[in-house]
This record gives sequence, structure tokens and C-alpha cells, in this order.
Amino acid sequence: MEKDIPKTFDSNSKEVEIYQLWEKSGISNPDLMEKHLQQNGFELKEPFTITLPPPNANGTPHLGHMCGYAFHDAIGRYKRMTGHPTLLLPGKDHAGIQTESVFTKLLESQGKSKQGVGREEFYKQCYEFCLVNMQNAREYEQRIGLSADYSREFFTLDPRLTKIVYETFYKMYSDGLVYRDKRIINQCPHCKTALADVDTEREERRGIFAYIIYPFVNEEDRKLAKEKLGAEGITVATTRPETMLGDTAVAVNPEDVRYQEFIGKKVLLPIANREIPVIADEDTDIETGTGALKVTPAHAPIDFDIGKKHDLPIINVIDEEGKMSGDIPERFKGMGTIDCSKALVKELDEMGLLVKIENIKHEVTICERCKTAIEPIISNQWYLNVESLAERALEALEKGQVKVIPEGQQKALEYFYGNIQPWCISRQLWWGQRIPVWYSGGKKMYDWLLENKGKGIEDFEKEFNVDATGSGKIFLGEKEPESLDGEVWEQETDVFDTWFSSGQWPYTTLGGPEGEDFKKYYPTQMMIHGRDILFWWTARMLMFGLYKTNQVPYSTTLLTGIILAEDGSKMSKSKGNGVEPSEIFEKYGADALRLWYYIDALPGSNSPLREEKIKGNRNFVTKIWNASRFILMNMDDSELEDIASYEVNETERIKQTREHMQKISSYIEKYQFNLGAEGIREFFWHQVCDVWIEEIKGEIKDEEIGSGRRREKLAELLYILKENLKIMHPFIPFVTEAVWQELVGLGLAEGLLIGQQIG
RNA sequence: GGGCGAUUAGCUCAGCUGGCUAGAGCGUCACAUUGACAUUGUGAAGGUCACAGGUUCGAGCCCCGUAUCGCCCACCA
Repeated sequence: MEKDIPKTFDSNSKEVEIYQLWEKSGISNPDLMEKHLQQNGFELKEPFTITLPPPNANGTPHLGHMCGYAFHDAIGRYKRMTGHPTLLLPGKDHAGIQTESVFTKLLESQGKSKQGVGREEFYKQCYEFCLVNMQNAREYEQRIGLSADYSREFFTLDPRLTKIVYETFYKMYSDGLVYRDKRIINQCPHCKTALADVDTEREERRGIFAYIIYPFVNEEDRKLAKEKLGAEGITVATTRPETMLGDTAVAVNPEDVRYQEFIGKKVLLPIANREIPVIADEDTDIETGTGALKVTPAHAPIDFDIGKKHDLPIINVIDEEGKMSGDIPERFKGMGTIDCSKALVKELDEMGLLVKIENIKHEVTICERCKTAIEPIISNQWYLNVESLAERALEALEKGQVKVIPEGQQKALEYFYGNIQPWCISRQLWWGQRIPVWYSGGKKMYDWLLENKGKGIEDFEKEFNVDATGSGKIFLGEKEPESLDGEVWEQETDVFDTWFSSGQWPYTTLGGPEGEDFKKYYPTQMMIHGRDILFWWTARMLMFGLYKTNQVPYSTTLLTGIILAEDGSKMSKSKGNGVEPSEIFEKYGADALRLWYYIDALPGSNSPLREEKIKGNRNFVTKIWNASRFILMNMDDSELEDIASYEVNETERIKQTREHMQKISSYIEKYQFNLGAEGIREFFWHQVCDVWIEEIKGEIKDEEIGSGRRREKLAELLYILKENLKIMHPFIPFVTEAVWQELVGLGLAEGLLIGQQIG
């Protein structure tokens, strides 16, 4: 008697339907799940929690996101099926600089500008823009089958979350970890903000190497130089001639025999016509260029350090937008750096001070987002001294409180902590959490007083010829403090670096250290994310977690690989070789894609997308569907009740099935998803289908409908099928649930597969 | 310059604490089957596990070195 079951599993329509069943059951909510376990007399184990990595709310999720969710979901489903109330907490990230850049471009395409729209309105509109993307992202997450608890979903700019982020900042300030400092920062002239080192990349670009003579001031020195060095001055080599306007010294290595006699002498900086000293500094490389380094403390990190050591003046000649400015000849003001470089080179050449120009290729630092060359400039920023936090994180790693998979990456993390620098946490953006600081009398005065230790407000007034409007103190808080005696509070305009809030994700989403969820679900058990953000994210989360909660935020961090295009290159929009997840879903279904991730996108390795393989997995999904269909087709309606209630004997096949399930369980527990996924496929396809179904087919061939032997064999087969569905479910939830529901429809199973227990 | 990893079949890669007569998927070839299976089944060909040493009864796996590739970090003007 044929059952009315279609010949293939229609992933496109069925998957959505099935997800709705799960959603309706509420089992993704651990509180409801706890009740479910108790009601059904299942053993109740300790909770299992993952605060899922929040994708950026400024675009469409890509395959990499889907891959991460596939892993999270597999472990989550397995934990659920082994008695742990499981919380997969989803969220979305505001992704500060990236979103601001995307949304600003969007405004520009509509003929509007960020400045024209204004800060408040910009924030509001950007928020709405993110809400749309968040809904879209959510649909993708559900399409891959992510069984997350959407009643607990968070956006990183949610006021409840921001409150906790602010509290952390206050605590850090009172602990003396947060401070304002003047340092060389990476300024992106395009994004107009400071960037942390990790937000930059390096790229080889074409440039020039200009050899310029800085003549000595004194006649005798010039003569000596002519004799010894071949020119009347000292020749410096630079890739950035325009910064010479801000030079305050020339440095040579103290060991360098060529320049011994000139150390301490003065040269006349051409064009700027400023006398600057020749100093000896061991950081100067004898081999590079001429061995003489022009020192521009305001515009190069190494120069800044040398300047600090020798107490050199700092002269700013480039502003935040990459334009020439400051105390320089009028004709250069407002010029771009490259134009200025050309103009200077021309003038120097005319003056006979240009020796030569070499065309070179060199590594330059660029903005990770917009690829614009970074302008190192001096700026006042908020810093976090992470040294003590890094020490604790390092200790936790060494003690094994956090496990990194694959192991090799743990060493990379340890190395990072061992060489960590203060973290610049302020960004000159509008999109993000505004740093909750108020300056009495203004930010300018605060910074000036910091820079000029020992000087007071009167000195400031004198210097700038103004009346001070406050005490020069700061106030930490969201709301403007009360003014006394007409003091003026100026609000900080900068926002926090995105990672300052996402670094706190594991506890902010659980309501912070005082939250109900926190008490029940913290510390969490896992974090899974791309290897590419190890330092940005896991590194920060460990530090924040230990600092704020005295516990590691999670015990295991698993790094997924990066999904590459078929030819092994990186997928990117500009190359047009990206593959949309929706395309794969439509062609092969979510289960097939998930299986591919488990088997081929192993932690820590980069994996080219292989459609052929996904297709093979789709065939396996069809195989499961048809094997199940065949088993059901063999049962006559009149036998169903008997088969359902029949207690199976411990046959060899059943014994092997049990062993198989244990094997797969241990793979999952060791996060060896590739072995687990390969295992379920191998066993179901080549053992259950190819061997056992064929055997049983023969065993019942001549039996009459309703016979005891048929009942025994078909019940055995049903048992094997159900157990296989359970152990396959964490990997391929959709098709297994669909089959389970077919069983339910015939009275051969109960409830939802997602809520079943293994073993 | 420093750190990390990779190198196994035509391709993409597994191979956890050393027992391997080295596996999978895809591809190739042969045969079978229109079946529960937008196919599937059976079988075949195909690898001195990068190279050179060492430890061991035994090494794809452990140790030392070499080569090539990749990723990350770093202030080289």
C-alpha cells in the first residue's frame, strides 16, 4: 500500500515550514525547554549557552556567517538532545565605522550629506537602516536552521546593553585604566577618524624615495661636509617629502662612522628655514637610505618615539583630512600631501638640494575599510591600558580555562597578549555609543592642561587669550551634569570603538553581572567565529570578561575557516566572485550546505566552495528521504499500530546502531564535526540503506501482511531509522525533522525531533 | 624582521593519543539497475603521504634540518 509521500524532499518549501514548527514549539527558549524536559520525565542537566556572534547590521549575511551558524546550531541541537536547557542567543552588531561608511555612501547616493543631515537625524536614520538589515539577517539565520532564542535577541546599540558598556567604562576609569593621551594615531583621511592598529592593513604600493640635502648652518660644517659627505649638508632619504615641513631633527646612528663629526651640529631645514639639530639615536638604521633620518615627530610613529626620547618639538603640518596645514609657508596650505610632495620636490630641485628620486615599491598602511592610505598624525584620544587585562587573559589561557580550536591559534593569541599595546577606544564617528564624558570648560582646555603639566587655567587663558568657562575637570555620565557658577559642560563627541561593546557581548546580552539570565547562563560554553577576527574579538572578550566578571566568558573558542571562491581566491564584491547563500539554499537546500561546512570547512583552514560536493550532500538528503519513504511504504496501514508498539529485541543491527550513535556523540563532544558528519553519512547510506534495508527487504519478501515476522523486522527497521534521525538531526535538522513528522503522521513517533533525547 | 600553519590520489581535502595492507567526496573507466532514490548499486584504475636525516620492533603521524606555499603580527624612514 503506497503512502502519499513525494519522491524528493522539497527543501525550498519544507525548510521554511519546519522552521515554523520549531519556532512554535518554543523549545529554543531554554526556560521553556526546561519545562519540556521535566514534563516528559527527561533528565535535566546544566544549561548550555552560546551568545552568538552578532553579524554586522549593514548588509546581507554571506556564506561565512552561515558557516558559523551551522556549527553553533549543531552543537546547540546536540546539547538540547542530551538534556541541557540550551540558549543560543542571537544578536546584531552596529559595526561602527563600517556601517557609518556604508550609510554615508547611501545618503550621498541620494544627494544628501552626513553633515547636512546632522548628528541626531543621522543616528536615527542609520538605526532604521540597520533595523531593515537585521530583519533580513534574521531570515538568513533561520534559513540555515539556527535554533536561536529570538525572544532574547539584542542589537549592540540597545540602551540596556549600552548601560552596561558605560558601567564598564566608569569602572575602568576609576581603576585608572582609561586615560586620555596624545599619541601618533592612524588617521584615515577618508573616514575622518582614528583607527586602532588592528583596523589597518598593509599593502604594497608604488612610491618615491627622495634624497634631499639639509645644508649645515655653519660655514665650517658646510666645508667639512663637502669634504666628507660630498655635499654641503647632510642628505636624508624619505618616501614622504611633504612631512619635511614638520621636521625637528635629523637622526643618525651613534655608531655610524660617516656622521660622527656632525652629531650635535645644526642644519637648516630647507624651505621651512628652520634650524634643527643632528642627533644620535640607536633606532636609526645605518643601512637604510643614507643612514640619516629626517625626524617628523608629528607624522611618523618611529619619529614620534625618537622625538619623545630627545624631547624634540612636535610640529603638526597635516590635518585630519590629510591636508597640509599649521605653521608652514602659505603656498602649501590646504594642499593634499601628494601635491605638496611634488611642489616641494620641484622647489628643492631648483635650489639644488635634491640629489635624486628613486621609484620604489613599499608597504604602506591602509584603512581596512576604504583602503585609503593612513595618515599618521598626533591626536588626543581615549586609551585603554590593556596590559593588566592581557596578563589575566594570558594566565587563563595558560591554565587551560579557555580552549582554542584549532590549538595552533592559541599560540597566536598568547603572542598577541604578550605584545599588546594600549588600545585606542575613541572614534570620531556618529554611529556608535557616544563616550559618556563631559568636559567642564571644554575638551580643548582639558587636553591642553594634560599636555602642559604644571600649568593652570590662568596659563590656558593667557595662551589663548580667552576666559575659561569651567574647572578643567571631567564628569563621567550619560546626562549633562549641573553647572555651577555658569560653568559650561562640553559633551564628548567621539564614540567607542565597536569592539569596545562587542567585546562585552557575552555578559551584556545576559543583562550584565546583575541580570537574571547572567546568574543562570554565565559563563557561557562556547564562542565560534572566523579566524580573521581572533584578535579583535576573542582577545577582547577574554579581557573584558575576566575584568568585569572575574570569569572567562566562555570555555571554548572554535575558529571557523574562511570560505573562498571556487578557484581558491577570496570572495569579494569587487571581484564579483562571491556566492550568495540564497543561491545555494535554492539549489541544494540548507541541509546540504550545512553538511558541506562540517565536512569540508574545517576549523582553522580556508575552504574553497565546492558546489559539486554540496550537490553530493543534496543527494544524501534525498537518499534519507527516500529510504524513509521506502520503509514507510512497506508498512501496511493495518500493521502500523502493532509496529509502533512492538518492543524490539537487541539484534546485531541494533547493537551496531547504538555503537554508531556513541561514536558520533563523542565526535560532536570533541567538536570533530567533520568526522561526525562523515560518520552519519557513511553509516546511514552504506550501512543502513545499502546493507540493512536490502537484507530486511529479502527477509520479509515472502511474509504475509500482518505476520509476526514482518512486524518484528519492520519494527527493527523503524527503530534503526528513528535512532539515525536523532543522531543526524544536529547536522541536518530539516530533512530529519521532516521525516520524523511523517512518522508522527502515521502514529509511529511523537512530538518534534528537535525535542527528542539521544540515548 | 617575528609568529603560526600547510605540503597525502587528477581536483578538494580527512587521517584524534605512532600499528596504515593510507581513506572520503568529486572526477575517470567498466558492469548492473529503471528500482524507494533529479538516480542508485557493484567494482576498477590512481599515492615511494614535499625532500633529507633521526627516535622506535614499527612513522603520514614524534624530533632536527631543507625547500615551496599561505595567513597573521611588526615603527623601517
